[in-house]
This record gives sequence, C-alpha cells and structure tokens, in this order.
Amino acid sequence: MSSDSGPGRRRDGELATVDRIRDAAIERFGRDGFGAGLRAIAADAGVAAGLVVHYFGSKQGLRRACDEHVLSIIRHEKTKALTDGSGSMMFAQLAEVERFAPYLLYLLRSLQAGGELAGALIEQMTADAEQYLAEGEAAGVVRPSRDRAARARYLAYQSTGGMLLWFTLHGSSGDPESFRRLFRQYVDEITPAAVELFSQGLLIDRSMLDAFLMYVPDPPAQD
Amino acid sequence: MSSDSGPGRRRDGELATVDRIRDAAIERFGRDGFGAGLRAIAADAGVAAGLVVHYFGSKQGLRRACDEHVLSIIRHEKTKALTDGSGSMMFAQLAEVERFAPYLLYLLRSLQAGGELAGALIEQMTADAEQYLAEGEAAGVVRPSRDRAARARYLAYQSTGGMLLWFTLHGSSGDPESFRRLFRQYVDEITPAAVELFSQGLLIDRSMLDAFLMYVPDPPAQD
DNA sequence: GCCCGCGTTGAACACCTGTTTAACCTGCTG
DNA sequence: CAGCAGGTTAAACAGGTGTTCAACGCGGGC
Repeated sequence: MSSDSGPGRRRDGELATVDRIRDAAIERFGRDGFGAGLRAIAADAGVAAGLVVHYFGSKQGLRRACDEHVLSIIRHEKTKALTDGSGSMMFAQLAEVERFAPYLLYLLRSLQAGGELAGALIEQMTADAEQYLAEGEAAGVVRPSRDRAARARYLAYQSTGGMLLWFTLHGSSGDPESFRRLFRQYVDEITPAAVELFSQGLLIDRSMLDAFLMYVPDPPAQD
Repeated sequence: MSSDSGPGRRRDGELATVDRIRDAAIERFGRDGFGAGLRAIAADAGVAAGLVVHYFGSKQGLRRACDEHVLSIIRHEKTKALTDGSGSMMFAQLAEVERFAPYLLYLLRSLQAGGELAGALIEQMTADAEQYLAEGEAAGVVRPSRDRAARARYLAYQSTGGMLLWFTLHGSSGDPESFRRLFRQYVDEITPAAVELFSQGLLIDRSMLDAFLMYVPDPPAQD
C-alpha cells in the first residue's frame, strides 16, 4: 500500500486512488459513523465498491488503514507542535482546526465507538498530560499531586470525554465551517469554568480530601 | 399501551408481553448498542419479530418507549433519593448499581449515540448539580463561582463524558456482575484525583484566572 | 354453536450490507 | 502486432435489516 511509501501522489499531482479512497472513508466515517456503507464511500471517491475491498481486503481493513493514517497525522502534527514551543501551541492548533476537521471528526467517532485507536489516543493524551503537568510542577505553576499518573489520567479522561459528549449532543453535522464554529463555541463555553476550577478548586477547604485520605491512607507507589 | 396504566403485570404475576418486549429491548440495546436487530430482541422476549413492531409501530417507536421507561425510572429513583437525605444517597445508589445495571448500560448507550434521552439526561444532571452546588455554597462548603450555571454545566459534561469514555474503552460486556466490578473499579480509579482537584485545584495561584478575566471582563448576566 | 376480536405467528417483501467473481479496458513490454 | 499485468467495473451472492400481510388459535359474548 502506498501509505507506507510516501505521500502517494501521482506525477500529475492527483492523489493515488488508494489514498483517495482512504480519505473519502475518513470523511464519510467522520460524518456518518462507522455504520457508513462501502458503496457510499466508493461513490465519494468516484470508484466502484469492489475496488475498495480489492485494495483494503475488507471493511475492517479499511478502518485499520484509516486509523493508522489518522494516528500518523496526529504524531506528525504533535512533534511539529512540540518543536514550535509550549504556550502558543494550543492557539495555533485552534486556528488550524478547520484544516484538520475531517480527522478530528474521525477521532470523535473513534472515541465514540471505542477500539484500538481510541485507546491509543487517550493513552497518548495521558502521557502528554503527565509530561506537561510535570513541567508545570517544575516551573512552580502547577500544584504537586499525590499521584501524578492518576491525576494525568483523570484529566485526560474528563476533558476528552467531556468534549466527546458535548459534540455528540450538539451534532457536528460534518462540514468544516460549522465544525469550526462548533469548536469555537465549545471552547468559549467551557473555558471560564475550567480555568476557575483549575485555579481555585471547588471546595473551600481540605477537609474532604483529608477525610478521604483517612480511608485510603497510602499513596500509590511512585517508583 | 400498558406502560401508561400501571406496572403492567398480569394476574399471575408475570409481566405483560408488551413490557417483557420493552425490557428485553432495553437489555439488548444496552449490551449490543442500538444497531441490535429486532429479531434478536424478539427472541430474547420469547416472541416473534412481527409482534414487536405490531406493539410499537416501528423500531424507532420501540426506542422511544425504552427511552420513556428509563427516564421514568430515573425520575422515580431520583425523587426517592432526594427524600432519603443528602449524604448517604451516592453510596446507597452505588450499592444498588447492580440492580439498575441494565438501565445504566442503556443510558450509557444513549449518551454514546446522542438523541433526546441523552440531552434530557445531562440537562437534568446540570440542573441537579447546580442545586447541589448552591446548597454547598449556602453551607459554606463549596466555593462561590462567577457563573453558577456554567460551572454546573461544565461539571456535568466532564463527569458524565469522562465516565462514558471510560466505559466505552473498558468494554462493559453486559452481565450485571462484571458491570458492578467495572463500576467499582471506575470509582476507585478516579475518586482520588477528583477529590484532590476539587479540594486544591490544579494551579498554584490565580494568575491565569486573572489573566483570563482580563480578556473576558464581564461575568455573564446572572439575573 | 357461531362469530368476532385479540394476541400471535411465520412467511414474504423490498432493500441494504460486505464480499466474491468474471470480465473489461488500458497501457506497457516483448 | 500479440500478450500480459494492473486497475477498474458491473453483476451476482449470501445474509441481514425493518416492515407488511395473511393466517392461525383461542377465549368470551350473543
């Protein structure tokens, strides 16, 4: 398959058929969920239904190819963002959200359906969160935690799951423009509450935390 | 339909066929998702496929009936919990989680798929959260917020979405016993980090909050 | 006893699914 | 030019889907 050997473009600049099918599948799956039919995907790619299974073996094979491609894009963009810097990353990504809309929609569908990609994704998110939080601790900006890994994991699940649920209920319709608008709306809606919670917590004092630590006395092994 | 006129039991104590079909549907949908076939549901209820559409008009009608039934159960149990008291409620519910496993699984699938029930559910959860938080504020336990409604909504989305994602990735398999175990595992896994975050926040100082408030100066209208 | 209505069934329908197969067209090579 | 290989297609297949329809059994009222 050409995804292993470069971008897979032709001499005339057009994408190769295999990649065109894969991209059409990513878009369709993102729009309609993984219940979308092979014939619809094939039609989107301007191709017969038999060709997609000829290239990918089966629908499951097609999904796997989509997963791998999206994951490679994530990793690529991630390293690009890391070399960029620390602070401006989020906002730069947010500005580019429209360009990546199909992949984000596909990711949301993956999280919705579960499976390997989803698992790998939140695993990577917890790893990233743990790293960022550790840097924040070192810089004296983030409070230390009794269990860094658990906190990172908790934050990854909560933020990702909250976003997933929000988009599930606000029906993302598909086209990049409305997706960008929706994304902006989501960020505007949750940011104030998130910043407030992160800055000052929810409870007045530590009594509940202390009471809880009485019942679960030993902090998990850190080594 | 008999769901409007009482529990729908027969003289001999057996459930009426309509209710048996509905319950089987709730269980099947919870286990296999809403893609489950009518024939499988009918077989679970010990009935022919034609009968379920004869009673509910269509598959969508069946889903609506399931939604309404689950929602009515929620409201019923909710009021029971409210009359019970404030503190012990959560733990009592947690003990009974096994009894309600099919309904919880159905709810998870509803949140996963979106739709009216899911919307109504998180709407009610934000309303409840807002009430609880207001009581907490009045009791001097919970910090006041710049925007009570937004905070309640944020917390509802985050906690519900986080739980949804967790269960999606940890595959809930179906049977009540393993569901209870999974639920327990989830609570054990997130509680420490949640209590810590709620007690002391994430950031050392208010500088980020203040910086954010510079950009969004006016707190949303409260009246 | 007859008939009617209700609960219920199994077969049929039209459609859609993923997948297989045989053939086609095209361009390159010998 | 023949022939072969690769890309591509249309048709067929086996199965599953929600839904419809005609018929059946059976209890109760006239």
